Amino acid sequence: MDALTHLRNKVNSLSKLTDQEWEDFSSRWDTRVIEKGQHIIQVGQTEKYFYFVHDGVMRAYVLNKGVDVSVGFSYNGDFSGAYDSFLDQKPTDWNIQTISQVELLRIGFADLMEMFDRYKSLERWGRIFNAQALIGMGRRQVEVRSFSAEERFDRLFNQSPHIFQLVPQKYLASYVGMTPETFSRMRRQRIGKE
Amino acid sequence: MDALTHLRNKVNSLSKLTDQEWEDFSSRWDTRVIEKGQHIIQVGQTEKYFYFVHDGVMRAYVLNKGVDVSVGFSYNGDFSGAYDSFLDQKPTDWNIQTISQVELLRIGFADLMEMFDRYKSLERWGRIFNAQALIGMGRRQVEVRSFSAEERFDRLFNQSPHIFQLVPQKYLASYVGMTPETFSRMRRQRIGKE
DNA sequence: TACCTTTCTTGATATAGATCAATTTTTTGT
DNA sequence: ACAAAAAATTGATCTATATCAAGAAAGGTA
Repeated sequence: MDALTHLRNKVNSLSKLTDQEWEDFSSRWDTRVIEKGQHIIQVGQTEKYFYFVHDGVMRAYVLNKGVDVSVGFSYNGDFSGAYDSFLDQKPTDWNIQTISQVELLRIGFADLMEMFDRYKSLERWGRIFNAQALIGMGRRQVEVRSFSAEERFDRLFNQSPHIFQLVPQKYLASYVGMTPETFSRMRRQRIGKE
Repeated sequence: MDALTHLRNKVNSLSKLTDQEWEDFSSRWDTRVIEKGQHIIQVGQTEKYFYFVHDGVMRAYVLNKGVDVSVGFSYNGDFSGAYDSFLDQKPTDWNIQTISQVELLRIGFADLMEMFDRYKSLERWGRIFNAQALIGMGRRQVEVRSFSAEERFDRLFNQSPHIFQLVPQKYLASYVGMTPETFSRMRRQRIGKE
């Protein structure tokens, strides 16, 4: 499946676009291939694009007093970008980095706003997309707050085993809120030496 | 200021409604006064309403293995409700409880959906409201993850001193992620005996 | 293939914050 | 205003996880 079809499926799952709307909307997106380890945005920059991850993995993180905290990952079929910066077009507090080679689609701020102005179906897509992201973020907040490190490890391990293949352990450790050492020890207890 | 004017100001700050739109929209909201300590929704129920807090304070929390985790508070001018349940009309994982007597406006699910269908301006309001909530939630996630208990206490203390008057300490403790005992000790260090 | 860099592992030790327990203070209901 | 209940305080411990340190494994590069 090509990237635009992939995108169309994702958008359509939340709000139906007519062929005409889709034609206009889809023409605004560009393809970008980014090598592993590159940043698509860093703290202080203003997010000019909204991204769709067609293939590969990216990581969002913040730096706090030099400590790197992984906040989330995006894979196939996820949208990404520094939302805190995009909506108000002011500098971001986030970094987003590729963890593998990544194939992205991206749309510029002005284009997307024009699409929202022009098509109610897209305004709706935006509303529902944001609502779902919000709900997911709420779940994650509960996750981080109400489980022990061990429980968080197990939940990651049971719910997203594939992620162990895709993302370096130190980032997963930070994501679930523990040190790489603790993560490694817990991993060993479950999997042993393999 | 009456509750509906309060609501109109809040909605207008994100998306302008015409007088006609407002007339239709505002007619769908009901006023409710709820006594302190009541729940407006509890785990397992399906959220039928979207709320606007005109006056008073509410607390959202989850119960995890019997442990009560405060996830957020809503005050004057905030919207509230179990979002995880409302959008998809399925049972919620959250509880929302009044912490003081509260004056609310509420709109039913079908009415709100009809408003989204009918008015693009409201669809836009929904999109931007959700986006802002999402950004706020992201900030909060970083907060909980990258600061020590002491730093979290200080940030709450410096950024929202008013909350100490409004919300019982044990809920604040849970909100910033520590026990009431730890919270009390930190409070003493800053304020002393008063 | 060998070299260099980064990531992961493992052990020893330290510590922030939790837990347990016993008042004291504040709030609530009558 | 008083009794009962709930919340907050304080002290004494305990423990899950962090930190520190050093070696092993994995990955990239020439």
